[in-house]
Amino acid sequence: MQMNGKKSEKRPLYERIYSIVRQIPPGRVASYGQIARIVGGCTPRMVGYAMSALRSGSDVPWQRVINSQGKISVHGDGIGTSLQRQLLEEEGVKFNASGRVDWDEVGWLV
DNA sequence: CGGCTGACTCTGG
DNA sequence: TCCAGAGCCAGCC
Repeated sequence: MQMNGKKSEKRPLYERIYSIVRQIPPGRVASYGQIARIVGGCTPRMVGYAMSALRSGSDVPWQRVINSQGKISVHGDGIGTSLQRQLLEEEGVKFNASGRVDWDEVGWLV
């Protein structure tokens, strides 16, 4: 496979971010900063903006992407937030009383 | 081509 | 531990 090149940079930054999120295994979560670091050359905000452009119906598990605090950010009316938390719990992700998750349990690449 | 929007992170108090 | 302000860039109309 001629995939180990850097042709990824040929794709839009957004699509590149989606590729990273798709690599997140079930029961695991990653932070925006982590994704941005992996993509390289992009800021955590770019990741968040890319997620907002996704919405539901995408092949990207945006639900596994949370902020560095281990919490879920509030989007739009907050409906997506509740959905995200529910989806993560369905995968086995546990939330703290403060609504945070333990990176030691569900941290991706940890 | 110009302007607007947006799901973050960091630091200080 | 919680709150507030500032910095940042790409995509879309």
